[in-house]
This record gives sequence, C-alpha cells and structure tokens, in this order.
Amino acid sequence: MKKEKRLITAALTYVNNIPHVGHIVGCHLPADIYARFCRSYGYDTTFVGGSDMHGTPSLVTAQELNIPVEKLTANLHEIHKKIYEKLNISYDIYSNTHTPTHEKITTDFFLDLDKNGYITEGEIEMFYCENCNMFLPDRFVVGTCPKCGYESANGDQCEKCDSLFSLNELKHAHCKVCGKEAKLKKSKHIFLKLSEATDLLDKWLETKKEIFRPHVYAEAKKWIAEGLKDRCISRDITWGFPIPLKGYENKVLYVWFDAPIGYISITKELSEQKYKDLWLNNEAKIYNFVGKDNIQFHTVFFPSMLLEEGKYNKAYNVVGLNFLNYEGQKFSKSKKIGVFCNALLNDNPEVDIDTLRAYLTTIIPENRDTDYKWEDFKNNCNAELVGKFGNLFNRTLNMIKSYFDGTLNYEAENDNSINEFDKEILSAIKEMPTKIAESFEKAELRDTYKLIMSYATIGNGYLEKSAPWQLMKQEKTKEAEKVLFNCLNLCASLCIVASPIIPTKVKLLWQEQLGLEGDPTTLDMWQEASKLNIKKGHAIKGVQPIFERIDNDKLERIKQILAEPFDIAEHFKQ
RNA sequence: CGCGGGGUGGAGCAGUUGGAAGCUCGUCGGGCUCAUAACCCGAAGGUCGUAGGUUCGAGUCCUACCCCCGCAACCA
Repeated sequence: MKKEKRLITAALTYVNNIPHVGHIVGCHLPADIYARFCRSYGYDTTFVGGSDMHGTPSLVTAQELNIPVEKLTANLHEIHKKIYEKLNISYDIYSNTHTPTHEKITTDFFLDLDKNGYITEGEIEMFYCENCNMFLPDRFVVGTCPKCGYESANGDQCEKCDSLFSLNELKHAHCKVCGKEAKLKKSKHIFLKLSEATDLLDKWLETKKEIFRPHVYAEAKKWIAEGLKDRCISRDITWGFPIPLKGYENKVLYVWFDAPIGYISITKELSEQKYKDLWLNNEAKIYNFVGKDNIQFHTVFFPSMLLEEGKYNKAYNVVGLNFLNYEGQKFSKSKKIGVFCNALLNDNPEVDIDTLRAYLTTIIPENRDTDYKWEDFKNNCNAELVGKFGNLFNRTLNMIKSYFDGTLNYEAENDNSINEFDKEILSAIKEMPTKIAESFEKAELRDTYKLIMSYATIGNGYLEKSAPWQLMKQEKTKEAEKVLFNCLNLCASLCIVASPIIPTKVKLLWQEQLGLEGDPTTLDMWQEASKLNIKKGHAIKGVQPIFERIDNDKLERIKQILAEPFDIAEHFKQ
C-alpha cells in the first residue's frame, strides 16, 4: 500500500431538485471512478460528497411548494443519497451542509478571516418588498426594461433585448412573489477582501499550470487578469448560517461561502483523523471534481478563502467537466427532455447500473460538451460490453468447462511450447495494467475505457489466432489448455482494471464465474492485475452471460423508465 | 466587434514542438464456429468550416470571414 493520501471530492449538489444523468456524468461518476481507481491502486483514499442545503434556490422552491425549507432540503438530501447509492457511487460519506459540525467549522473559518483582516463592511442597495418583509434577490424582482420596454425583465437584465443594466434603472419594479411594488433599500453587508488574495492566488495557480486541464487553468487565469474584486458574502435571507458579528442578526452567510467549506467539515464528520491527515497536512492530495459552472469557485474563490485563512490544505487538482446534452438538446424537466434518475429508486431490473455506468463513461464531458444518445447507449452495450468484454469471458469459460470439465491443470513454469502469440498475451498482461493505470491517473476516463476495451480485444484476438477449438480437434489438448489458461489470467486481470467502471459485474465474474477468492474491487488490488493469478489445478465456478444484449424493444422499455422526470410538487403533496 | 469552447471520412472523436491524415462505432467484403448473429481480418469513405498569407512543407503558425454551442432562464 502506498503512503500517499488522497481526498476525492465531488461538487456538493444543490437540493432544490433531484439529479438527472447530466449531474451524474458531470461530477459524481467521474469522481467515483477516480476514487475507485485510487483505492484499487493502493492510495490511502477518501471520497466525500454531500448536499448543499443552503442558498436561495432551495428557499425559492420551498416557498413555491409552501413547505419549510428544512423539510424540503432534508427530504431531497435523502433522495440524493439513495440515488448515488443505487449508482454505486462509493462515497465514504455523503453528508450535507446543514450540520452542527459544518456550522462550527464555517463560523471558525469566518472568524479566522476576520482576525486576519480580510473581512470588511459595505453597503448595498437592493430591492425590498414591504409586503413580504424581505429583501429580494435579483431573480425575485420583475420590472420593465429601461432599454426595450419589455415588461418582464428580471432584476438587472432583460432576456428580450439581452442588455444588462443596474438595479436602479429597472422601471416599475415589483416583487415576483406578491406582485407589490419593490423599493430600493440600503442594507449593510459583509465583504471578503478577495482583491488582497490576488498575488497569493496567482502564485498558487502558477504551480498548477501542468496539473489543471488547459481550460480550467485558462479560466482561472482570466479571472486574475481581470482583477479580483471584493465579494459580498452575506445575504438578506433567513436560510443559512448566522453571521457571527454584531449588527448582522437578520442576515446569513452567502451559500457559496459555506458550501466549499463543506468538504472540510464533511471530512471531519467522517473522522477526526482523516480531517487532520487530509486538511491540516499539505502532503495530502485533494482532487475536486466539478462541473463547468463551478470551475471559478474552485479555482478562484475557494482557494482565495483558503489562502487568506491559512490553515488548510488546498486542492492539488481541480478536475473541471463540461455539460451533457440529450440527443442534441439541453436537458429540460418541463419538456421531459433527458434521462432522469428518480426511476432508479425503484430498482427496475430492466435498468442495469453497470451498463449505464459504462455508457456514461464514454460520454464524460472531459474536454467539451457531449451528447447522450440512446442509439449509442445500445451500441455501447451490444458492441463493447456484450461483444468484446462479456464475450471474452463467456467463450473462455465455456471452453474450459466443456473441454476440461472446469479445471485447468496447465503448468506455466516448465512450458517450452510458448509461441509468439503466447508471448504477446503474456506481455499484455504484464504491461496493459500499467498503461491503464497511467491513463486513470490522469483522470482521462474516456480514453481509459477505450484502453480497457482494447485489452479485451487482445484476448479475443489471441483466441482467434490460437483457436483452441481447432487444437482440440487435432488432439493438441495441452496446447489448448495453455491458451485457455492464458485467457483466464487475462480475464482476472481485466476484472481488476475494469473495476472502477463496472464494479458490480467484475465482482460477480470474479467470485461466481472465475471462482477466485476475494474481491477485485478492494483496496490495493491493482498490483495483482499484472500477475498470473490463476494457478495449476484452478477450477472455475460457473459460466453465464454477464451483460444482456439490448434489442429495440428493450431499449424502448429502458427509455420509458428513465424518461420520466421527478415531479417535486407531487412528491411533497402528502 | 461582450467572454469562452468548437468546426477533421455517415456518427463520435485523436491529432503533442509544423514533416507521408489516425481511432471507435456504423457500412461493405472475407474468415472462423468456442461464444449473447457475438469474435478475427480486410476494404471503401476526408480538397481537415471558408478565403488569403508565412514556409521547402500547414489539420498544426498568422490574418479576415462564416457557422454551431455554452456563459442570463425548471438546469450543472
């Protein structure tokens, strides 16, 4: 086991609704695959995630549904948690940001910033609704656009003529909730002196030039080039953590201030030791997996907070991902465009999780936005999972069963009949796991998936060239046994290297079919992948197709199951 | 002239410092028969968005232009 400690985080998810596959593929799944790889490779790995409970969107949703925001977020948090469990996202802990631990750490964090001189006060003018007795976030203000006269302009921008303007230019401003007139009112707020972190941040960022993906690095650099501005970190709402300063009793900390600190407090919730090892020790490597809308927060805002606070470890890598579209369109709940996750809660046997995970891996938006296409989902299953991967296991095991009654007595040590085909596969077993590990390490998961499939193709090609079925007819039993022995070893190796992507299937194959001890998905298993683990006299346990072909009828059934969006209003009706 | 990403065989993409256009799927042909019509081999198919320029040589560098997609909405 390697000493290196790694913390993998997936961006905390807003719980004003439940996730669709875009959320999964843009964050949870890549983080999970990476975490699984790290464990398998022997790093001391911790994988944390959680729900981001605070913030205006949740409050808005709760108001619309006429339920307490605590109830909304607590309930949706549980649903999120279950969905990630169904998808086998291997969080060591999936918690949330509305916990005492988190409040304590966030408050202390804030006080440290204040002590270090990075907190300042200022005044902001905002719309206020006297009827609702609250300050109105931009999205709660509707008025007439000063430029084009459009009557439903939002806050400080008009979607009709696309122009931006300042709040006091908006005409006939009124509250979106009650429709009454909204008036501008001054309010005292807390600011974080981000500007003073510029040099520190730039220095930190310089060390990331070769580590961050180019678009991630470029975006962060852009922010610095434009100059960091002090940022308001208080809000005039009631949902969030109180500000530990006098005169701010009716305000809370901005959700984006407390949310990223959630990584720290959730780690602490998991264990005090992990908290010390990962956050108070700069040797530990932290990997933040985030969607593209989150890149600036993780490369600029949060690191600046950490630099100004001074105590905590900072990200080693921010893995920024792009967005997923659906058949060329954007996901849309109201139009029912997309693939949604709520149906997974019902454990419908039509939907195989590893088949879904494998397809999603091929469309992880690593370098650009990608598309979910049902036709590709089907093809990936039939051509890759069934045709290449599953078939290699199936044909190998079938022959061992029918030709050798399930037991191979081939002895690798004293064999002098090794030909060039054998050498090829033996060196593949020696070298491919290392190559695949290097690819995983870079978090280039689509490429890695291709490499794994090409590893299976080596096995299929070897069978083709060696043709054990011919050897049997020619009564070259020993040679046929050798071929199958090598293939079986390749299969065992494949189980290990594919385990981060299709963990359930490889475990089944390993234990129920190959008849091996242990579990291919466990810690530090990777080193076994380049060895010949099958020994003389090994008996296989069973043979059964592991992935099921998807024909058009089945595809239609799966489509229907996953096409139904979550109806939040219906859910909270009872 | 808002900012950013992208335009490469039917589809999805690789193409590092400029040096004979590649991969996966699909299509077509052949082979094999152990395997879930699965597997293996081969072929066809691209004036690399357009027009200029630099160069012995440009998908790769420069200039101009065209088109798509994000950044603002139930959304990440």
